[in-house]
Amino acid sequence: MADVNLDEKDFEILRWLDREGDVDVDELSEKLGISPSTVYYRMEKYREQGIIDGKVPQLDQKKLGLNLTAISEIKSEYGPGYDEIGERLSNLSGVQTAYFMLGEKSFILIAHLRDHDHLQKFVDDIIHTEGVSHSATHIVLKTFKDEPRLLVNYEDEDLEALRS
Amino acid sequence: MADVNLDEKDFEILRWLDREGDVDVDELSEKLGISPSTVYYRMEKYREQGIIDGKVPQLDQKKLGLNLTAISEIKSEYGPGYDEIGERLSNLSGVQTAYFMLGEKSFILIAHLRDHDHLQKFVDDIIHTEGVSHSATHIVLKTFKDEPRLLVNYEDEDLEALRS
DNA sequence: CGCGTCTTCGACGTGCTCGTCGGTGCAGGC
DNA sequence: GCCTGCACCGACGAGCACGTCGAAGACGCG
Repeated sequence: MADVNLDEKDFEILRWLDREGDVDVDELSEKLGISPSTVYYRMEKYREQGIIDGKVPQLDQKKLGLNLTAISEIKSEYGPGYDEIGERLSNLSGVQTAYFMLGEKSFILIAHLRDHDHLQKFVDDIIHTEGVSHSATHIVLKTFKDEPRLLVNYEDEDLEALRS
Repeated sequence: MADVNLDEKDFEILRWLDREGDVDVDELSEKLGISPSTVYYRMEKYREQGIIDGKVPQLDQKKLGLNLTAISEIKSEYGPGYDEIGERLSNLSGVQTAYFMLGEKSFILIAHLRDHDHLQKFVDDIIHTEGVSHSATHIVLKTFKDEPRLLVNYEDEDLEALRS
């Protein structure tokens, strides 16, 4: 459940996979100087342990017409039932990410939308969600970075610290 | 550059790919009742047009030891040079997403971190970034949703509206 | 030392996927 | 009416990536 023991070799493999999702076992084996069957053996474990859960094709938001990114900060009525509200918000059409923030009793949503009409519908959806008492939605003017790959974002130093 | 003309069939293919990244051409062909070569033909176009840009293996943050998610709101000094500051912030170790917000002259960063030590280093990095005048970093208490796949987040109605 | 488990290795075959190709039909332009 | 381009189809073959297996090395533990 928590974390798993991963040595240097594991991280080498995972970094390659992360960076270039399309590498196959033989290629990896060659790059790292490890036998293909060993690479296979390790990758099998990652899957079993749930460290890797399938592959996701990267779709281009803008080319699909989702030109607008919105961030909403949402406050809910005081009391229990956060989980339910969180679930409801998560299920709103267009929501990609839903966080519950420490200390502020508020949710953060990230959504990708088509245009202003879509945005209006989205805000309506939020307002009409049961338990929501206040919301503020902000528009992203420029996306400097939106990196679906995980490990490429870290300096070597930080990655080394992840080994156990 | 902008969006592309995608018909219903295109969206069927893309939704399948998005939902189950591991389907192959033959499988898709069978599910949709289209010839394999046609599926291939269309998918080739998606790649050419950049609608699909490779596949990314899904790594589990928590199992890798990245248990902490932080959201930072950052204000910069008044004046030009936003692009540079945005770039600098994007390159900080651990940052996965960096947005520049409309109207508020501020940046939003999303980062995945190991622990409080790592968080401290992260905040330090932000503070020491040239051009940053103010920052507030919030901790995510619970992640309700963090869906790397794009299209699964939308109701049918909204997807239909994307067709042109 | 001796046992068991984990890890690595190289070899192997085979099933399957990819990508190509030739041909067809449709639509639009001139 | 013809030509061109686009979308689609079905068949085909070559390559190869996957996954298995048996054996051997490394390691920990009693």
